[in-house]
Amino acid sequence: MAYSPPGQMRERVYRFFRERALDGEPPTVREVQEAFGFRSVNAARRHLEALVADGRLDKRPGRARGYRLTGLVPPAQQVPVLGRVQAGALTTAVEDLDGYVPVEAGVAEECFALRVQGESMRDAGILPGDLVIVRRQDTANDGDIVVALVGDEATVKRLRRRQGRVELHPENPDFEPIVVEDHGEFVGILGKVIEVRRRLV
Amino acid sequence: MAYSPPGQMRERVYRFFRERALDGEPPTVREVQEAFGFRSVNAARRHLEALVADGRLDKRPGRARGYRLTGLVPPAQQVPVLGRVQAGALTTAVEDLDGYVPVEAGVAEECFALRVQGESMRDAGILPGDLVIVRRQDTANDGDIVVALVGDEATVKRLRRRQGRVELHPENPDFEPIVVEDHGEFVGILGKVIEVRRRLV
DNA sequence: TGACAATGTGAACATTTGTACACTATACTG
DNA sequence: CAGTATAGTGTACAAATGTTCACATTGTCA
Repeated sequence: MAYSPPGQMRERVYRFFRERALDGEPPTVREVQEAFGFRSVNAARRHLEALVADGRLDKRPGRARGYRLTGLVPPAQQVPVLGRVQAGALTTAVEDLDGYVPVEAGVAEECFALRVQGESMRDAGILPGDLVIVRRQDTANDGDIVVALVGDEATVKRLRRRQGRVELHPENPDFEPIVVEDHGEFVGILGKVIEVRRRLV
Repeated sequence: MAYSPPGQMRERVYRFFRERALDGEPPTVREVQEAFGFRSVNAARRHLEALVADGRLDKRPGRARGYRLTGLVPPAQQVPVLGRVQAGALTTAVEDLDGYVPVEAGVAEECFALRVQGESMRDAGILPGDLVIVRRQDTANDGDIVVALVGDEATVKRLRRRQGRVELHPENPDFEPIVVEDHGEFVGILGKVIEVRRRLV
């Protein structure tokens, strides 16, 4: 095999190893060898050992498939994406399941995801079509971005507490704040938005 | 070892195996043997083979640590979060790893994540501190949002092709487009932004 | 109770996989 | 341009690990 500039092949080996390890199957020395076409096992092994010495890989000496990624790869959990959210969604069963999205475990407890409709939160960088990850809770602090049920419709707004009143503020001058007292309709907080995601195809 | 009622020990073996596998390290036949105090490797092996026959485990015959969980075709894959991105990031440079984030399986091939700095893409809803998921590729189409290396710095911009020229457009009137010819510096495309994420604590 | 299948023991064997050592080739630096 | 650290080759060995075969033990059920 052609000789590579120092460090360059090491990087490629590391990325190959990481790809495979994140797929759940850390490669063996010989699998690395074959992947890069080394004629000697030792070429692959040298790179792996160097990566261990650099602290970029871990290993259990002697064990088969003993090389590992360093650090913790946080386990992921799936969170349901709800199509529509209707009154009573706090307690009743999931209405309209629209798939799942992965979230880091730990924050996934009591969460659901929701697709954003409308431009009312545009200036907060929340656009139509975005997916918001929501932690279920029925109260929220001033300044939190929440999903609230206004009448029959779930809406994403920033919650403001003003002199004891609760207001739902859009982040777009074209829209008006919703003040709870002004409103005959039921207003309930479904949860707090903890993450915003946008797919760009 | 005491003889167990049929199927009972099998269940315990499965749970043990699953625990270890979810930890990222599926046990070997002998590790199962030791965990349960079998005096023979074969006792452990029988259970594992039976679990495979039941479709509860998978295996690659002959390979070390070849038994795997089935069904758990993980719907999520982990993608590395890179701290700084340097010149040569596509192949040469040593990455500055900053953890992992879960991404829907299927899109995770050849991807990495990057934290956004600066306000230049504000009007596209990409804010400082956001995490962009990037698919590595060295070309992109007109209109794609890309991560490009301008001089020594990685930057997120919208790519425009104008009369054969490549331009990098911000989405914020306070910033100026970068036209490649105007620039003595090296401009290279690292990849295309396929997702934007923002954590709201 | 007796047959039979499932469970467990024991001892090998074959393959996979990590490890070691001696040597050659190339890239980088002063 | 010389020297040295890094990269790669070739070969062999040892430990880890999966596999196989023969036999003993026990639970289950007709």
